[in-house]
Amino acid sequence: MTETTMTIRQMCDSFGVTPRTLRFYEAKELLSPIREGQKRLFTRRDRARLKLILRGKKFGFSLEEIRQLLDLYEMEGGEDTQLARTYKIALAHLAEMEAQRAALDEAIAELKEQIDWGARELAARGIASNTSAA
Amino acid sequence: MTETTMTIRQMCDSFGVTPRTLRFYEAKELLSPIREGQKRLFTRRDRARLKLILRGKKFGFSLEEIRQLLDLYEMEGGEDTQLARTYKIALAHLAEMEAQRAALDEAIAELKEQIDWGARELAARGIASNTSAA
DNA sequence: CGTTACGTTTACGTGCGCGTCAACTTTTCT
DNA sequence: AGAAAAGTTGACGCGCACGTAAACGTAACG
Repeated sequence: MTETTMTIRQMCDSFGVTPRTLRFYEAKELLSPIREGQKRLFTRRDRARLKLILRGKKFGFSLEEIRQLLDLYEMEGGEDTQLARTYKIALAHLAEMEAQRAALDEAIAELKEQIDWGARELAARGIASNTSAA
Repeated sequence: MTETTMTIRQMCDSFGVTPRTLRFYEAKELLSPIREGQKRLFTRRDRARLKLILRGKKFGFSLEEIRQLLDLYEMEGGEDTQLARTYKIALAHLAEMEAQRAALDEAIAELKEQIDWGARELAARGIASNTSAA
C-alpha cells in the first residue's frame, strides 16, 4: 500500500502551513498524528481534518468550534447520547452558516452597487476602470 | 428635526457592543463621533459605519481591512487617484467575498450530508431527531 | 449639598493563534 | 567520521480586538 502517511514537512508544503501550526493543532487536539519514535506521521485522517480546519477558519470559526464540528465528521460508532449531542451542535452550526450565507449575499450585493457607482464615476472622470465584469 | 445623534450608551444598547469597543473603533479611525464638550455624540453616519463594521467582522475581515472598505462607501468627491485606488481595493474585496461564498456553499452542502447521515443513524437507533427539514 | 448616574482618559491585562528563538536528538548525505 | 538536514520539546513574544480597573469630570436628582 502506497505509504499513506506524511511527514510534517510534506504536510506543511501541501497545505501551506508551518510546523508550529500543526503542532499547535495537535496540542489543541484537532489533529492526532501517530508517532514513529519521536517523529510525527500524519495520516489520511489528519489530512481530511486539516482541510476542514482550514476551511472552518476561513468562515471565522474558532479552533474550539471547529473541534466540535470535526467530531461530527467522525461519529461512526459513538454512544447514542454523544451522537445526539453532536447532531444538535451540527444543526446549530448549519443554521449559523446559512445565516452567514444570507448576510454575505447581502453584503456582496451592496458592495457591487458601490463598485458600479465607482465605475460610472471613474468613467465620467475619464479614467480607465479596466474591469469588464464578464 | 428628530435629534439624530446618540450617546454612547444608546449606541451600545442598539448595537450590542460595549463602550470600550466604540472608543476602540474611534481610536482606529473607523468611527468619528462629534464632541459635545467632552462627550461623544454618534451621528447617522457613525451608525451606518458601525453596521458595516460589525458585518465585516462576521466575515472575518480585520478592522484594518474594514477601514478600507468603509472608505469605498464614502468616496463622494475624492481625488481621482484616491477613487481609483479605493475602487481596486473594493474589487479585490468583492472577489474575496465571492470566493468565500463559494466555499461556504460547499461547506454547507457537506455539513448537510453529514447531518442527514446523523439523522438516519439516530432513526436507526430509535432516537428522536425532531428536526423536520422543511 | 451630597450621591448617583453617565461619561471621560490612561493604562495594564487577557485570550486566541500562532511566530520565533534556543537547545537538543535523530537520520541522511558525502 | 563529520556536517548538514529534518525533527523534537519548551518557553517566551507578538498582534489583534477588546476587557477591566483606577481616577477623574459634570450634571442632574432628591
